[in-house]
This record gives sequence, C-alpha cells and structure tokens, in this order.
Amino acid sequence: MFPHSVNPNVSVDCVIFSFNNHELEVLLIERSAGNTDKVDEVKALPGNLIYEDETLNTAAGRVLTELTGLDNIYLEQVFTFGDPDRISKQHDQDWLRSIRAHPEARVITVAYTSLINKERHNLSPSSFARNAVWIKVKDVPQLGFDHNEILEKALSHLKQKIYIEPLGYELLPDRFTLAQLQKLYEAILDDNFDKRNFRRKILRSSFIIPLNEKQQGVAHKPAGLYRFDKSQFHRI
Amino acid sequence: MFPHSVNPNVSVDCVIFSFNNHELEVLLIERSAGNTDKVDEVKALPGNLIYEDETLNTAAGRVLTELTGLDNIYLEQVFTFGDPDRISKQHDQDWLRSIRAHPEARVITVAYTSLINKERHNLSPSSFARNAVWIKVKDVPQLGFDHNEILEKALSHLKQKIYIEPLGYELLPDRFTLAQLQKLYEAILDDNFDKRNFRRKILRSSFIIPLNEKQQGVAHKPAGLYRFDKSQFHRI
DNA sequence: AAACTTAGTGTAATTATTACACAAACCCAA
DNA sequence: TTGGGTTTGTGTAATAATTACACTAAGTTT
Repeated sequence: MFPHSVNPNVSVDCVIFSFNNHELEVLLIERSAGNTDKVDEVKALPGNLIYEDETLNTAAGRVLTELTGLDNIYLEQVFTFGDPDRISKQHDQDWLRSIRAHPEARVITVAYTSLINKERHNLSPSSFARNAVWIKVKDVPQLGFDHNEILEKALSHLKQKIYIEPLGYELLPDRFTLAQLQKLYEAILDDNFDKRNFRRKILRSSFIIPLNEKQQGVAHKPAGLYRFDKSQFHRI
Repeated sequence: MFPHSVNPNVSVDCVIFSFNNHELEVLLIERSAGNTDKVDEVKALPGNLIYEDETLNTAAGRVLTELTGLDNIYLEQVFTFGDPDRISKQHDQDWLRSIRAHPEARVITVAYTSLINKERHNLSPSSFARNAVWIKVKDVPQLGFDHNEILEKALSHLKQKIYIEPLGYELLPDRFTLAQLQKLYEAILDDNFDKRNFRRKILRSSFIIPLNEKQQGVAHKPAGLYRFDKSQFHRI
C-alpha cells in the first residue's frame, strides 16, 4: 500500500440508519482524542477527510469502514455543508487538534446516507472512533460540528425517497410481517396509517411478495410473512 | 475591500435555466483564456473557486454575478461532483493554466441551480467569461469539465421539484396564459399533456389566479391571462 | 374455557385521473 | 362583409385512488 495524500478541505460524513422494529436509529461514533484513551463525550457522525485520489463515494465508503467496520454499504449523496464556521466551535477544535494535521483548515463536507439492517452487520470501531453506537433518532443528543443539521437533512432526504423507491428491503428481516413494514413507514415518515389502507396500497405495489408462512410462537394470531422482490426495481 | 483568500479545492457551478416560451434554455459562458482575447471555443457553466470566508451559497451567487452579471438570484444546491479526474482533460487543463494559481489542484464542485426569466435580467459577462449566452437545453454541445453531467443532474432535480413546488413564477411573464404555462411544464418534463386535464389540475392548485384580462392583438381567440399567487407557498 | 392480543378483512363516499371533440372568439385577406 | 385560419375554452363518462371506519379469526396464556 502506498500512503494516500489527504485533501485538507473536503470531508465526507455518513448518516447510517437502521430500524429496531419500533424506531429509526442512527449510527454515531464516540470520538477518542488522539493517542490518549480519553473518550470525548460528544458524539458525531462517522466522517473524515477524503484522499486526493478517490471519488467522494469511495471516500464515504472507506471512511465508514475505517471508523465503524461497516463494509460494502451502498451510500448515496445527500447534501454538502460548507459553512465557514462549521468546525470552529471550541470543543470541536480541541478535538480536531488531537487528530488532524491542519485542524484549522476550512472543511466542506459531503454527506452520504444509507439504510442497513443492524442485525446483519457487525460494528468494529477503530481509528479515532472509540466506539460506534446505534442511537434512536428521537434521542440523538447535541452532536459535534454541524452534525445535527446533517442528520436532519438526511432524514428529510429519506422521507422524500420513500415515496419513490421501495425502501426498507435492507432495514427489515428477509421475511417480515406487514405490521413490521407499516411500523417502518410510520417511523420514517413520523406518521400513522390505517392498517387496511396501508395493506391495500403496499400490496398493490408488486415489490412485496406473500410467502406461505406464518409467524411462530407469538401469543396471538400469527401474521403472514412477506418478502421483498428486489427484481422489481433498480437503483439508478 | 480586503482581498479574499481562495480555497483551491472547492468550486461552485451554476446551472441557470430560462424559458423562451418554447424550450428550456441554460446559461453558458464562453471562456476566455487569461489576458488574451482568444476565446476558448468550449462553453461551460459559470463557476469558480470559492473564497475561504464565504458560504457555498454565497459563493455561488458571487461567482454567478462576477461571470454573468446576474445579481440577486435565488440559488439552490443540487449535487456535488468530486471525481478526481473531473478537471484533468487536456483542453480544460490548458485553459485552467491560463487563469488559475494552482491549475492542477483537485477541485470538488458544488452545483447550484435557479430558474429565471431572461427578459428580466441583463447579462454582462466579465472576468474570464468572454461571453454569456442562453443555449437551448436540447442544443447544448459538449461542455468543458464534467459540465454536461452537472447539467443533467440539475435538469433531473428540476423535474423532481416541479411536482412539489409550483415552479415557473419566475420563468413566465407576470401575466401569462394557461397555454404558456402548459408549454413550460411540457418543456421541463419533456412530455405532452391533455389541455383540458392540465387546466383542471393546475387551476385546482390555488397558486394560479385568473385575471379579468385577455391577450390583445393575437390573430385568434384571445386567451385569458393568469398570475401566480406567491403568497400561497413558501420556500423552505 | 375464558381472557388476551394481534391479524386480517370489505364497503361506501369522495376525489383524482384519463381519454376524448367541438363550438366560440378573434384577426386577416379577399 | 364574409369566409378561412388559428387558438381558446369547455364537459362527461369510465376508471382508479384515497379515505374513513369496526368486527371476527387465530393463536397463546391463565
């Protein structure tokens, strides 16, 4: 491996969502300061400066892997944040000084997002990520830099997208019930739907295929199981 | 005025659309090389490096003004392009060498877009824009850098947006006919609609207010005039 | 066997979408 | 002044989508 040269002015940040059958969660890291074992109590989105010789998309994937261990995740660009003061809060600067060659350099960041099923991926934080944790979107505290704003933008991007693409095939188990799917839509859109209308509409869409199986071992009438038919749509 | 320091790694590009009552047009500049009066025959979107102390949005407005004279245009971010090779074509490099301190530096560009009525704005190209011209979107030639790709992305952004926001209040005259409005929608969406259905739908929307006036001096039945009611919606 | 819990279903009213054709209003030219 | 040219403006029927709404069925637990 040759060493890569770093672009001091451009970073990527990743907003990775998951679903715990109830609520949306987002992946955050706990920053550790330099070589010390001191954990910075402020959480942040996984992100870092790009290399000079990689695309933004590649950078997002690499940085996500380096910080959290998540590998081979499909990432989609959301928005770019470039306020000149976005990294200049004192606390953020203190932290940057411990890890960056030019902590004072202006950094524009390109946000990427993805949806994953956290059961299918293991986290193994490293680099300056002392820890990587799933936090309920509704419980997200004040984050470093402008990361709350980035999260908000990724969320509204997600809300828009769910009308276009049948999201969720990544967020749910392979076989799922329509109640689970409905809860997912409700979590993303922060709304509630009528069960009958939701079912009618979603089954009309041909992405969701009924299986001849039922839930087992639940203390009530078992629900039928469904799966996504990925062949019915294509990423652009 | 103090001199501004330039960020060598980040630029903005502006995709400005207008409408000639028939087709969509986009604003391009003809690049002039350095101090020479030689016109680079390749056209490009108006764009340039950002200053260290301005936001991306501010940079987009400033650059647009500097290159084309368009002032005070509402600009909206579209997408960010960061391919490591996006400015390395020989011809683009030749031109960059004539105007940039570090022509070889990697540049990530943030694209912005707007819709304007070209009748209401004057072009006065300056800086390295030898000329600024409106080109029909369907006639756009091969542009410098990755600007064809950027234009495509801005166009699809526009198509998406027209479903959400009642665009067009900027693109049409203050008073317009429903046929003009329909042609605008058809130009943007590259589609054709049934006149009766279009009218019914658009009039249902409450943004479009009938006036008690008719076209004058046309050699056929004069059409009724309408205006937009801007109070009926708000930019986010 | 009764209580508990969630699944699964139908209908009527309203609204939106699609497809389709002809008379009315104005100008112009003969 | 009349007829031709051109674009405007309008209605309806068929189909599809949306909304609102409540009870029985199928399991488990006690």
